[in-house]
Parts: sequence; C-alpha cells; structure tokens
Amino acid sequence: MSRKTPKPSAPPPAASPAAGAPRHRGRSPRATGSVTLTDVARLAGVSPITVSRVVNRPGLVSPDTAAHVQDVIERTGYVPNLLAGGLASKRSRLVAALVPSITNGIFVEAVQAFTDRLWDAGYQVLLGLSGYPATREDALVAAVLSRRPDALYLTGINHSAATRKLLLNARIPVVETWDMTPTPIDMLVGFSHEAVGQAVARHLLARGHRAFGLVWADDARALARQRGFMREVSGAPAVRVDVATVPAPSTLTLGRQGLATLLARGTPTAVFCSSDLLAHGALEEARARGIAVPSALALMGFGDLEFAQHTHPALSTVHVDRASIGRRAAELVLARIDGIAQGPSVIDVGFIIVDRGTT
Amino acid sequence: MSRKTPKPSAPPPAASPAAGAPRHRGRSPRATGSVTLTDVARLAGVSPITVSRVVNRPGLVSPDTAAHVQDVIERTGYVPNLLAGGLASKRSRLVAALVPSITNGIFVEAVQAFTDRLWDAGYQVLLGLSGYPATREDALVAAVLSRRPDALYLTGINHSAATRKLLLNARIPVVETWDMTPTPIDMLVGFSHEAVGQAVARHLLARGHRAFGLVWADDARALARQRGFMREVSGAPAVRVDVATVPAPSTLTLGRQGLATLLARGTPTAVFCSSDLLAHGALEEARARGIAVPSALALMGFGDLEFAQHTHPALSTVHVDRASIGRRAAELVLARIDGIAQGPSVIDVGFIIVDRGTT
DNA sequence: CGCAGCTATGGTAGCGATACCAGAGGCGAG
DNA sequence: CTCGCCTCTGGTATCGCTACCATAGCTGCG
Repeated sequence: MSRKTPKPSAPPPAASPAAGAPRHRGRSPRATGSVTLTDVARLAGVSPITVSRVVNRPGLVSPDTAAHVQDVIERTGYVPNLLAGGLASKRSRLVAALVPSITNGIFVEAVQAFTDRLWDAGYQVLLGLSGYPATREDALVAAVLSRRPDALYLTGINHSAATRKLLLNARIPVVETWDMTPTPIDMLVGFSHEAVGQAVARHLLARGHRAFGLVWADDARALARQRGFMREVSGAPAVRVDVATVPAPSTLTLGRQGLATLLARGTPTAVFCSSDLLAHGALEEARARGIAVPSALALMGFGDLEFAQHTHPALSTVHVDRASIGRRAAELVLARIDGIAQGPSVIDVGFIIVDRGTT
Repeated sequence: MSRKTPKPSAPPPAASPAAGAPRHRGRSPRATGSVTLTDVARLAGVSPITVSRVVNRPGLVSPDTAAHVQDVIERTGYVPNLLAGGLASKRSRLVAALVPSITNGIFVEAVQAFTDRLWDAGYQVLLGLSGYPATREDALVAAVLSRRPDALYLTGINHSAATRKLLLNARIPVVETWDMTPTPIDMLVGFSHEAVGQAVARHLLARGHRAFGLVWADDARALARQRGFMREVSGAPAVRVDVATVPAPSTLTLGRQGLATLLARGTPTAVFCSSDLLAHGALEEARARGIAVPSALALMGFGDLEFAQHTHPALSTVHVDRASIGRRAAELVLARIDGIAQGPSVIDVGFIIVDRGTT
C-alpha cells in the first residue's frame, strides 16, 4: 500500500470535474478539458500505468489500490480514450461489419447476432453500409481500415481486386458471409445459393411444374440462386422459364410489378421470387387478379421473413438461420483474434425448404 | 487517376526494405509492418506534414507535390491511421448512433439516412445497439464515448441520470430523436407521441367508436401515445378502454395474441395497436375468427411500414417521415460541428394519420 | 527599393494511452 | 540470515499523426 496523498501541485479536488487544469508549464497550450488517465493517477497518488491496469486488467492490481483508483475514476467521471489506447496497444477493440443495407431486413439479424456476441467479448462493431450495387465498397473498406479494426465482417464474397488487396495488406481476420466459395479471403460462414436454386427447382419439378416464372432482383447472390435453378430445370424436358428482372433492393411493390410482367408475357404455373418481399408482392398481385394460389399459380420466396407464415396462403420459402450466421462469424473472429484458430475456416450453415400454402 | 496498375509485387509492407524499415536505432522494437505516413514522406522526399496535407487538405499543397505524394501513397498502399490522427487532432470523424435494435424496422431508416448524410460529409457512424429495455444504455454510452465521437445520436429522450452526466461531460453535440420534450439534452428531432395518441383518439371518436381496445407494447414511447389516447377519450362520454399489454419488441404473433386477449375480455369496436406489426397480427387474428374489418372491428396501427398498404384491407395507421428524422438530425449535427449553429435546436417533424381500409 | 502579404513547406512538441522491463517488498525454504 | 520467487508498482520510450509556429520564396505596391 504505497499509496501517497496527492502531491501539493495537484489540481483542484473533486469539486469541478478537473477540467482544463494546467498540466505542464504555466499554461497548457492544448488543453482539452477532459479528464485523462494521468489526472486520475495524480489524484489517486499512483502511477498512470496502475490506473491503466485497474481499467483493463484489474487482476494485476491489489484490491485496495483498485478500489481506491476506481473511486477516483467515478468521482472524476474519467472515460478512457480508446484512440490513444488503440494507438499504443495496436488493438482497437473495434470490429468492422460491412453490409449492403440495414433497411433490408435480410442481413440485419446476422449483424445483430454478430454485434451482440462481440459486445460480450469486449468489442464494438463499426457498421459500414456499402449500398446495394456495392459501389462504395472500395472506399468503405479503406475508410473502415483507417480505424484499424481488429477484424472485418463482410457480406458476400464478390470483392474487387482493390478491396482484396487492401484486406490482405491489413492482415486482420476477415470473415465473409452469406455465400459459399472454396477460396475465401480468410474465413467464411454461409451457404450455397446455387444449391438453393437447385433445391427449389427440384421441389417444383417434383410437383409437376414445367412453366416457370422468376421475379428476380439483380444482385450477385440472387443471380447465383438463379443459376442453380436454371441448371437444374434445364435437365428436365419441356421446361419454359421466363424471368422478370427487378432492381435491388426488393420491395413488395416490385414483386407486384414483376408478376404483372410475367403474366403479360405468358402463363407460368409456378413463380419463384428471389426474396420473400417480392413473393409477397406477387401474392398480392395474384389476389388482385383473382388468380388462385396455389392451384392456378404456385409461389415461392426466399428468406423466410417473419411475415411469410402469416400471408394467405402462407408463403412457401427457403429458410436460412440468419442469426446463426452472425453468431458463428463472431465465434470464428474471436477464435482467430485470441490466436486459438489458425488457417482458413469455412462453415456451411445450409438451408431448409419450407413448404407452406403457396406451393 | 491511377497511373499504375497495382501490381501484387508492389512494395507490400512485408518484404520491402523501405516500408517497414527500422526507424530509430538498429532495430525497431515495436515494428508494426504497416506503412505509415512517415514512410510515405521519406519515399516521396517530403516532410510528414506535407503528406498529411495531401491526404486531408489537398488545397494547401501544390499540384505537383500532391500528385507525386499521391503516387507514392498508391504504390505503397498506405492507409492513414485515424486512431493516431484523431488523437492528435481531437477530431475522430466518428459519430455514434444509439438505437434499441436494428431488427425492428422502425428505427433503421432514420439511422440509414443519418449515416448516409454523414458519410457524405466525411464522417463514419458507429452503431450501438442498446437493447429494448435500454438496459445497456449506460454501459453503451460509456463504451461509445471512449472512442471520442464528434457527436452522438440517441433514440428516445429517456436517459438515466448517469447517462446524462456522461453526455454533458463529453461536451459534444447530442441529438435526441423520435420524441418531443421542451428540455432536450442538446438538440432534438422528433414528434409528440402524446399528440399521436390524441389524434388517433379524435379520429376514432369521430367515427362513433366508444368501445376501444389497445394492443400495446410496453416501451416508453408507446406508453406516451397511450397517455395521449387515454386523455383524449376520457373527455368523451360512455367510453370503455381495455388494454392488452405485450412485451417489446413487437411481432406479428404478439399482435394476434393481443387481439385474442381483448376479445376474451370484451367486444371492442375499434382496436388501436402500438405498431403496424401488432396491427397486422391483429388483422390476421380477426380474419382467422371471421370478424369483418372494418365493419365489425376497426383497426389502426402506427408507423406506416411498407406492408401497411398491402394488407387486406389496407391498414390505417400513422405515418412518420422516418428518413427525414435521420436526415435532419445529421444536418443539425453537422451544423453544430462546423460551429454554424449554437444553442438548442428542436425540430418537430409531425405525423399524418393515414386512413385506409381498416377504419 | 523595401516591406507587407501571400503561398508552399518544414521542425518541434505533444495528443493519451500501453509495452517492456526494472525494482521493491513479502514470504517460505535452506 | 540469506536466497529465490512471486506479487505489485513504477519509469521510460514510444504508437502515428496533427497543431502551431517559423521560414523561404515570390508578388505587388507605394
């Protein structure tokens, strides 16, 4: 207990939150007005490093000292400066997550799960919105890396050469999500969109459908599902497929328009939509036109959003455990940061076809 | 723009003798392996401060020098370190936004608009998820402030004394949102939830309803709407109100259950739900029971989410310009950071009652 | 011709924290 | 009584960047 009473030159006691007190010479040329670790140390009569330990690794400090320092911290309202801490330690305790959009519900659950898990481990998540065509991804990755995150979460696996180079240079754990590839940048948690397309095609073919319509958004993952679907149906005889492409992001209204387009050009017996939102729109359009679902027209979506089980009839779709993607991505990242896991990791979370009332 | 194809063999920090070279003595005790501003300066034959200017304030540097430095930056793959920059300049170019949840669609559009606007102004947004009962808000505010954000966006106006103290000590612009009060911490963009409740009450009273049911989530803003509703109907004669409370966050399923609860206890002619999601659930429940909407039962929601105009009948609700809240919050924050605006600002964005098919 | 008043650039001194290693006690063992 | 080891604490040297001020050329004006 080598604790000393504050030195005579100590700044005014706890009355004022110790703001703007001169520190070095007669005047402080760049006073900030906020309490620093050094201020706390002086008031507590210990060295700065001890205060740092109380905050970050309490186990290394004796209970008495810790309690006293903690008391001073609370009295002064000291808030550590992680910019300085991160600079000195090279650990920002920040993890960046890049998502196309948060207004589209499909990705947010994964991000929320990812964030929750990392928060519990002492990390904060910096969210970057890359926009739908991922136009901003390069700039966003650069901007985000300038904060020196300890790891990066990416949505999707399609990244420009410039982005990949930035990521490799950064030498931090990177987890890609929502897709599947044998050659991830680093780690990967997702599922095969082609397999989804194939599975849905098999499902609909087995029900006897041959005249297909697709209402399809033009983003990369949706197109992968389309490829899988196309490949599978192309093996069957007498199959016709018409595609109504709509711009991402999907909306219910675009779904209505998409079905309208298909019906203007032909009479599909089964329509597969690239998302539940589009399928919901198509369902509305069918209802508005008096088309019986599923007897005259079968409908399938993708995503299994909450509303899917509450439409009339309830929407058949493809279920993906979205929260699990975020959770497992977080686990991978943490294992890598802690140095437990080395080398690439790929996790396929799979998917389930949910057969409800529209097929 | 880019004069050279970024060859993979270009001086990556690893093997390059220049980039990661020892700096001070014979060996660099804490070499990081990443390119620093000083490295770029040495390679370009200019001083560090000039490189800093090229990156941050290109106007101050002659075009020739700028081009040359820019070239070196691209060749080396230099990524500025904003931890260091923020520490030195006391501007983190980070703005924190605290939201209860992003899986609940109601808040995300405002956040997205806020983020987009600030991105254009050179800021990044750090998203903090406070959880629904705001249990984590104190810890979250402290954690977020340790990154020294230049401003803070809060959802709601109910904050603990500890939180308020932290915010005041931080001395940064704070904008609260989604609510209205004469005494904001700093700035405020929102609308009066009590006024919403009153307006809906007047609307339903005018249609002759006297037997009301509420399916209500137990969060603070929802309760403010309830107070407004109660106050207004209490002025009318022969009115009965029954409330089925459900835990936040709202879901469609909870809406179904909520209406079931009300119907087990009485026969309301009009049910007002604290959110569109709950109202959608109530609508489903009514359909399942064969109750005619709106003739036997009128329904209203709140929020005007996209699906509201596509239910059957289309959902009457209260519309709020959510994106506008985020956009205007961003404008306030930027004006304050730039020192243009001083003193408190309060913006009431209002709301609109949307009368569709369920009333 | 001399002196402002630019513009373009550089030197110095931190910002607030942590890494690294050293040192001071305390305590049981030889 | 001395040694070795463990626990707790402190001193020093950075981390990578920018604020602040100084300086060197140059232009234009009286």
